[in-house]
Amino acid sequence: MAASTLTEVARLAGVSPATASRVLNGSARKPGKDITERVRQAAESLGYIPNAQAQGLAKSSSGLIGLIVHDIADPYFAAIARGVQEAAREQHKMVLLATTGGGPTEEREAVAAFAARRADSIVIAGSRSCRTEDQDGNAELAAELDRYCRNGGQVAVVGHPVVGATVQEGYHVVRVPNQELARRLAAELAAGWDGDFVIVGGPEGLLTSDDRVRGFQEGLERAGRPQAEVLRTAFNRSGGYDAGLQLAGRIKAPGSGEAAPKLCIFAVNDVMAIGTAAALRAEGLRIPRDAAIAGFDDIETLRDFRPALSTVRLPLEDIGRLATRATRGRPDGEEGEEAAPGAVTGEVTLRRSTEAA
Amino acid sequence: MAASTLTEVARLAGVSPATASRVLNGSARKPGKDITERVRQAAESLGYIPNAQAQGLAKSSSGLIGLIVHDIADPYFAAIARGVQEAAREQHKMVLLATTGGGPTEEREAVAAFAARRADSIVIAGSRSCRTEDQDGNAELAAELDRYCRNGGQVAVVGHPVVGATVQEGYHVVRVPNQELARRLAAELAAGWDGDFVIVGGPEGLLTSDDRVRGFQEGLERAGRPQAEVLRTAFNRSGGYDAGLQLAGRIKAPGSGEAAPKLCIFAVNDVMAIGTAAALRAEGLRIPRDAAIAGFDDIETLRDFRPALSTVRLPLEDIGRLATRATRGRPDGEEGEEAAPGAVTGEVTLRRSTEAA
DNA sequence: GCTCATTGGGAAAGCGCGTTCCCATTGGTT
DNA sequence: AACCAATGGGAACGCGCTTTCCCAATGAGC
Repeated sequence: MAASTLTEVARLAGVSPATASRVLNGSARKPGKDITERVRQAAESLGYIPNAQAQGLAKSSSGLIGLIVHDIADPYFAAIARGVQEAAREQHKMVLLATTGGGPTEEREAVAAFAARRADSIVIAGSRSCRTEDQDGNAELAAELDRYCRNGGQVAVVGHPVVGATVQEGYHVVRVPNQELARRLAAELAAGWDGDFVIVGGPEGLLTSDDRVRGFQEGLERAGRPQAEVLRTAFNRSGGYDAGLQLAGRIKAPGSGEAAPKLCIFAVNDVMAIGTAAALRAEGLRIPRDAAIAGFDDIETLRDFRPALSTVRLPLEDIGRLATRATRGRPDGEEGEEAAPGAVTGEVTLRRSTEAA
Repeated sequence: MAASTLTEVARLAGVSPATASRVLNGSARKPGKDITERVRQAAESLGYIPNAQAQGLAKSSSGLIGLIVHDIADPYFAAIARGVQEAAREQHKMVLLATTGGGPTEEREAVAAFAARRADSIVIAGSRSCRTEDQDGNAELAAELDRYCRNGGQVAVVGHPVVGATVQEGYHVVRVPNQELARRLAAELAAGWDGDFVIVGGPEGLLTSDDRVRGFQEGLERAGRPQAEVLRTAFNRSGGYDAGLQLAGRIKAPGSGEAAPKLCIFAVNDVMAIGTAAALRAEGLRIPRDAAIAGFDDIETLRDFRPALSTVRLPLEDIGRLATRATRGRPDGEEGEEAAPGAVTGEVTLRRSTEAA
């Protein structure tokens, strides 16, 4: 990777490197018209491409935004990534991608790697965990982030603050009203469904999942309904599938003497909901005839799924964008107080999958 | 972004920067045991993180892999990205992401940006285009890539070579047998379907789309079937939807005197197929009763779609991995001739959506 | 006991660029 | 005509690190 350098350009144009730099890479001082032209031509003819590493070194700022996701192939993260990417383009920066599988240890490594590259800011998407087994990892992640921020880095986290983080200088959180939205979803579902509710949740300690579970239960309570049973499983399609199999068994072979239960299943995200639905179908059950089902996120690719999935629409792309912008400081020139990052809102979207028979 | 530097660590440990460097960042020379330990401790206590920019500058290699996709939120690209990401991790490199929307101009810019960052290699996913309107853009893209390669960069392209590229030093192509697979798909479909075939293709000139169309026609021909009509539309869901509407009209209101045609629709990718299916359904038609439909790619998220979509399974993640590895030179130690990158193969997968009534 | 290879550490020269400081021209004042 | 401010260009340093080169100290070999 040895391209032509600024010095070479300068020599060819018969000027000093300083002048060439002023011409080619925006500086306060503008050299004379003729010189400018000469340098431009020299650069052109040599195919000069400025070395961003050297530039970064010299002005200590890299033009890089680090993005941390669990899995880029998961449509949830892919959607957020699109938003981040877009915002990055606005800022004339590039996105550095790290996928971690969700473990705080890998996340810590990713943050360190970003810090090493002197990324200007870091966006962390993906549910925080407060499971005890992640405790140490979280602490180290928090420490790493603190250090990064103290060194002037900007961090934005989607959803929840990193457990244990203490710095707030340059530390932003894009809050997602998971709990409230789940509550509203429960309320609307309760209005049109008189059977029981079951929740298919992620592992306990996954904050996003927990919020949605809690909100849903609150919604049921306010609607005067009994609390729903909570099945804990993996936070992905296959987790949903497993839960679906279990539920299908229960629906097809109810306890002796009971009638088949009329179940409305709330899976805490769309991908799990699809998995659950697939399992029910594989067991010969139909939706919503034999069981209703709802998800959360309103993943774009899944909107053509039939029966159309009731869910909560989350503006994932906006979320990515907001998070990225939050790291920018105030929006363009304005000075305002930490420029409220435009609260994220969602929308309960009832569709066919929860229509009463 | 000012963290502690190697010099500071060295001073604290009471050694020279050279020694500190040797200790902390792998070097051929290993300093003595006690010194090593002293430096380690100093680094630890200062929370030293090496400046990758400076390292890159000094050894002119950045540890960066550039990935170019049309749209990271498209599950096709997201799957490839996952593979790239994995392979990057193997190589202890980070992935720099650029989304271009598919235009050669944006792709050229992305390549230039990667070159500026001195990315060690670049992976380009996404269909090449040979439309006349893209001609100039392609030429410039090719020129940019040539330059990048001449400077020692490694490039891997998924699918087709960039139109007009001339260098082959460090220029790799992961070929995808789109044509052959489409041919096989047509053959298998023809065996079980006696109605007409229609192809919903992308804009003419999109190489991937063209290959699949051509292959499918070949397959029909070899099966003794007449060529299929080709509908040109956008290479995404909404393009598929539009085509679906059009076809629905034709199925519901056949020309006077004709019977409703028995159509088998081949959409050149899964996302388009889903769009087409959605349109048919919106028009009150059922699949496969009123029309059969098949796609291409076998996108993971779409596998739970009902009726299950007939398609061609493409190992997208592997493709990303292979492309990334191809840029690495020979696999680990081995010297072999350009180490054949393990040909990509796919698999025709017939499912419910094309079952004869 | 002396020489010679070897080891282990430091000094210094870059890597490519931005930027500060300094110097040589100008053009305009009184 | 002499002087000063303004303008435009260059020399040189620093960003943080790697790496070559050099030197001192050690051990082996005769």
